[in-house]
Amino acid sequence: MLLAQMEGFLEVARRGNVSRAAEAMFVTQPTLTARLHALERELGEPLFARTRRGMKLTDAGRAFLPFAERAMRAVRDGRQALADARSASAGRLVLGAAPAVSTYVLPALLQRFAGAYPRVEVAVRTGHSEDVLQMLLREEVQLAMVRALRHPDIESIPLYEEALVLVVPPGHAFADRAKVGIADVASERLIFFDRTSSYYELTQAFFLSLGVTPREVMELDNIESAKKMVQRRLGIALLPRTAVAGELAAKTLTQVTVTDAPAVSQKIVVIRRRDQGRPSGTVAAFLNLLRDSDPAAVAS
Amino acid sequence: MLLAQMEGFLEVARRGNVSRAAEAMFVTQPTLTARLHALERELGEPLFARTRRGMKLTDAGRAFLPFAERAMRAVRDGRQALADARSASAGRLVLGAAPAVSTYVLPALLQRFAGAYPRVEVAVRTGHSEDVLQMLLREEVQLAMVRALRHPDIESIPLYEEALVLVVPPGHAFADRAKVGIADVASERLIFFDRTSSYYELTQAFFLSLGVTPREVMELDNIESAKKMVQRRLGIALLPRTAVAGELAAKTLTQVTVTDAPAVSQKIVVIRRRDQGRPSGTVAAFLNLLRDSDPAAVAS
DNA sequence: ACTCCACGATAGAAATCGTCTATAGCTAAG
DNA sequence: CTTAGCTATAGACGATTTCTATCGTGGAGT
Repeated sequence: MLLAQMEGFLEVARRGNVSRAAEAMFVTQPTLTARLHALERELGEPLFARTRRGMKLTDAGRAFLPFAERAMRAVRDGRQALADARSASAGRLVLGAAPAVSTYVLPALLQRFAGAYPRVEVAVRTGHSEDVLQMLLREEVQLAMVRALRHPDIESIPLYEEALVLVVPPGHAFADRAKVGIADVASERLIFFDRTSSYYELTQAFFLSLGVTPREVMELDNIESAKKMVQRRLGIALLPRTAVAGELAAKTLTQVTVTDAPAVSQKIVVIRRRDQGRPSGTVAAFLNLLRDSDPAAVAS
Repeated sequence: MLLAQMEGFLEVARRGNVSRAAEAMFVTQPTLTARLHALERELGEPLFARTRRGMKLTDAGRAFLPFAERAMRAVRDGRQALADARSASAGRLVLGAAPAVSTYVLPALLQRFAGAYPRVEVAVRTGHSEDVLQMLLREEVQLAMVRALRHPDIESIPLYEEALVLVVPPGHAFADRAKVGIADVASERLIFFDRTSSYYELTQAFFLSLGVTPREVMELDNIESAKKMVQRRLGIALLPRTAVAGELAAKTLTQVTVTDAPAVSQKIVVIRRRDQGRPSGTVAAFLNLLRDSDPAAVAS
């Protein structure tokens, strides 16, 4: 059964005239007549009574009419939904993000995204990178922004490199020193955040690789608390640059460069299931926005 | 766009596997693949991501899915509605009827009809034959049972001949007489009903044709009242046989035959618009019921 | 009463489209 | 390194659709 048959049925029902309806549908009258006949044959029931002055619905036709209308409307709405999805002018976007991304990078990105695509619903699920990966594999999220990791079923697009920077409170002895060595750092009290996070291991590994054992350690489970601790002069910390951008600008924290240690950083990527085909709709829109932005720069 | 394409889309979406879906739909796999491609081309968007282990919906496919389902459901329901209409197992039937038919003949018919087609809604609109004809022409009713009349746009099927019979109260002088002549009748007080009805003119014409002027006349606007009047011995009346069948059987009224006057009767027909095609569904069902019944006999 | 007009139905030819069988191409698993 | 399981593709055949041209039929207008 062709949709064109239903469309013809509706058009003829509306106008009560095959020739006129055919013209409106840009086909010839015999074509439309054939469509109606085919539809009637398939349904096994005359839909129209042929009169001298045109076509009148039979009872059967009247009974069928609302369903034909509903079907056509469904198809039309479906096309519209696809068009909306294509232009990302509507739809839904479910993102996963690692905590630091979720807190310090996503807000600005989402603000821009929401401005560009106001009718898209956005949901964010935050978790450690590995957990977010699992969400992605279970298709609970469509896209995720996490630290670089590999898995056969996902593909990654590099987003930015997130440096871990050493921050001290303003007025701290390090703040004025031209050079701070790793040995100096080791004598300070260090504040870490989130033992379960990859940041923790990364940071520990950094010190161990330099043969340094952090003197005294305080652990928090989130970055915000860690920043507060530093500001209250309870220690110094190695924190993601995006997480302290605001404080550095406001000079409520001061960045110190360690001269005799390599820079520590982590690659942040956006990941996606490999089996989803080319990105489309809201996903494509968000990826475009990422491509056009410098995510590290938008952190606030 | 073919409905088969939508159906294929849904089936493949459900099973995630073209070959399996094709088998379930009794077509070959390349056929189904072609349908999907055609649908995707028409919608301008891939609906599926092709993976090693089958087909997975893309976001676009997911967006389109509910609409495809809705469309298919509409078509399926439409077919069902037609099947119901064909078997008259559901639907609506709007009848017009002249008052005497509506009151004395229809109830028994509708009882039988409702028994046979319990899911059909029935509506009756009562009026004088001419008014009911207008309703039919305006398509406010699908079928009407009225006295025979002609109009170019309608066709009639004879139903029964309704005799007007002379009724007197039990114990009336006429009741025992073997022969009652028209002259005897003229000396009685006569009761008529409904001056605006055709019965009235018919009855008047009957007497006038015999050169008799009814002696004294009482007019009611409905048959029930006229019967009551006769029973209260206020006069005698010429009433439709179907309207007095019950009273005659219960012997609360007595029929008298006038020997020297022709029988007066009216043809009752069922009428239908000529431009509605062959009767179908509930209309056909009711016509069949009429054909299989003797409407005059069912009057109670 | 006659013609003309407007309507849907039909015929036949040409093109398009859908379906089939057979096979290719690819990946994952054994 | 083969095999199994998946979808995509090729090519042929046949059904279906569409077109142009024409018919048949009632109703409206003269």
